[in-house]
Amino acid sequence: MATIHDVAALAGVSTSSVSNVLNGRTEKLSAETFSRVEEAIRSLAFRPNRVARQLKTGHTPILGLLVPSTANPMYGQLALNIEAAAQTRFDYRLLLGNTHRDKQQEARMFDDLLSFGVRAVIVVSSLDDERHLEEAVARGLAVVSYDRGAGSDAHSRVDHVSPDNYQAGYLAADHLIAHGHRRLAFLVPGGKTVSRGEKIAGFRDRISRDGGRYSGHVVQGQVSQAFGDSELADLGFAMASQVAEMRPMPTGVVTVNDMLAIGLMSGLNGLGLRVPEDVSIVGMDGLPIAAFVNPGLTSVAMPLADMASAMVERAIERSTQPDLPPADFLFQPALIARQSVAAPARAKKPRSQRTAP
Amino acid sequence: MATIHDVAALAGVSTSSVSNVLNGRTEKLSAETFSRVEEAIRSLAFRPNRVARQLKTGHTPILGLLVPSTANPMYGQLALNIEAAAQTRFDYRLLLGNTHRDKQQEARMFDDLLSFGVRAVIVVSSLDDERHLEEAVARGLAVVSYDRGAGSDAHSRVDHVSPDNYQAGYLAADHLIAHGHRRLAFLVPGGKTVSRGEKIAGFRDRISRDGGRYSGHVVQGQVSQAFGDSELADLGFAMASQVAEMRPMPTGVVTVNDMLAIGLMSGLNGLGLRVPEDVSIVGMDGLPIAAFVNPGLTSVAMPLADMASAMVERAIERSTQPDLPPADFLFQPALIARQSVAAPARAKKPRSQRTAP
DNA sequence: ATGAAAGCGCTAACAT
DNA sequence: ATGTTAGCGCTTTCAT
Repeated sequence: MATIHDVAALAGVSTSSVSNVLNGRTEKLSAETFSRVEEAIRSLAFRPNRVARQLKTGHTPILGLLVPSTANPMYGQLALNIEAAAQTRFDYRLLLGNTHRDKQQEARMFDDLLSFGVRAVIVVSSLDDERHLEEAVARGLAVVSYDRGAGSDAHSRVDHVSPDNYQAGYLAADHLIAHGHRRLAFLVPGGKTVSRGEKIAGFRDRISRDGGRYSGHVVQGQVSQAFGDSELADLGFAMASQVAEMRPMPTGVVTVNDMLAIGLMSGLNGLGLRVPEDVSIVGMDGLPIAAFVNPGLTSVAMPLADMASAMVERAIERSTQPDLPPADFLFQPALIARQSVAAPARAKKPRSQRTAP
Repeated sequence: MATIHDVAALAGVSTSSVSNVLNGRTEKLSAETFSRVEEAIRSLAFRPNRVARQLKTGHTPILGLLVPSTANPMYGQLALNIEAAAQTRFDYRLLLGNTHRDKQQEARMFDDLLSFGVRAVIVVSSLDDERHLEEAVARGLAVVSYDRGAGSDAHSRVDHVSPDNYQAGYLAADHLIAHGHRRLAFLVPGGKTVSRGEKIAGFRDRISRDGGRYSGHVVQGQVSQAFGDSELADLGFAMASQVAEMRPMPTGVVTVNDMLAIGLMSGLNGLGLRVPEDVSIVGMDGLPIAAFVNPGLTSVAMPLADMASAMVERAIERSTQPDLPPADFLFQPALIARQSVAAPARAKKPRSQRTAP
């Protein structure tokens, strides 16, 4: 590997002139010298060593990304969008970590990022508290947190980019109600995250808007086996029986994300319940694959590309200006109607005919 | 950030002693000094700067990973498995790049990896030739190529880890034939990759084994729109009409991967063709989500975790021993039977009744 | 057993 | 306009 010295020697100049060429400081060199150095660089196929540069400057064009699991297509998609934004807009690369929402893993990753000199990181944390993120900020990381909405801790030094989860919950419930459903349910995995809480709040508010005419229970995954972000469909499948055993059974179910919905649909199917005839389903995420399951899954889509772009921009921006006041960016979701929602069977009959089927 | 000097000063020793402690060279220090240094490290919360270390040693615990697109759950899954293996077995981190199978992008990533001092990379290339990989090797990268099978260039310096794609194609055709299908088809996107070729070869060999009793056409995606690895389901959806228009129409279709199959199933559905009654489908990958589509997708599963482990091990091993003879590792796939395959409708009737429906 | 010192490849004052 | 030089934080001979 050629070094800056080799280039300098070949071009007959000093290393600082080479450095100036590398950094495009045309005003410091005569055009003649500049091009002579360029020529030397080319003929040696010289590529500056970023490690040496970083040791000197303290900067490295690398962005950390922590997601629960890239096996969840939502985060695979997110990683793709973030990488694209980082790469094309800032020439940054991505250091990826799967955390399984585990605080230890997150902390280890922060340690490593810091030791690699990485200064900016995007985190899909969603753990209940963000103290470990604040700690990372204190140690010098620019942290952008995804999917935790606004209104977190008052004096946080973490930036937040999130879909409007409250609105997502609201839209989902509204869509089912508009189709005539009255008994709804909201499905979530066992653990708690901020985004789930907000989705549920939106869901509940829509339910109670019209004077208690609707019901909306929150169903938490209660299965012996532990499911993580990589096995959400399995969890949804297992939770189908929880739904089927509810009395009265809901006719419309909202799930906190699409993979859960896809598993649920499959599980209901296995129990002899048809979607949407017996129960309508609304997922959340807007995964491309939701369009291709059978029936097509209605879903509240989040504007991933925009959010990814915002996160990358903010993370990098803050890493160079640590004193920026922290901000919250909220993005509006949009419901995509497909075939998994229809009017409930019962609604076809006049209300007086409320006899057992 | 504390440096090794701070630690040395606090412990009242030289920086070289601190370095020796950091690297666990117990034999070079008295136990007393050793623990005094440890104490100083702890009280300063000192973390060695890996950049400085790397500049000196030339090594960094980072592994590059190039995949076509993490939006394809297969590669999201692969990334997860690779990251887990790298992290738990070697304490390596992952630098991720999405290449969209674009040579330019791959080349740029190689450049960057090299400039970051990364010495090991796993590539899901599948472009027709591997010259650019050899070039990366020549420049100092340990390259492990995924999904290109054995028997590539004779004197390659790239390691290969791959599922046995020939066997996968064979198994898929065999499964359909065992269910009574005689007119098969194999669906692939437009471009050419090594793995596709091998899958097709296995498929064809099984087709022709019993003396030309079966037919098996290869159907290439021919749609105006360009689809990448992120939109395979869309492509499958669009290709449904290509299948539906074949005369005679195949009763059993194999797709080169699961996402294509999932899109195809949806597209056939939209055309009024039922799976598996009118056409049976076999995918390849063994994605978890294949179990949850409706009907459940029969798929030839690849042993991802094992392959991921092998790739990580080999890449890191070779990065420290560049003179290892290059090797090919082949992993056996296994067919997972689900509901997307059934006997063809026609097989239920005696053969003489071959009238138009 | 411990320390002094050179140097990895680059950048950025500071000189000239 | 160009060159000299002092580090960035660590590892590693080589002395002692």
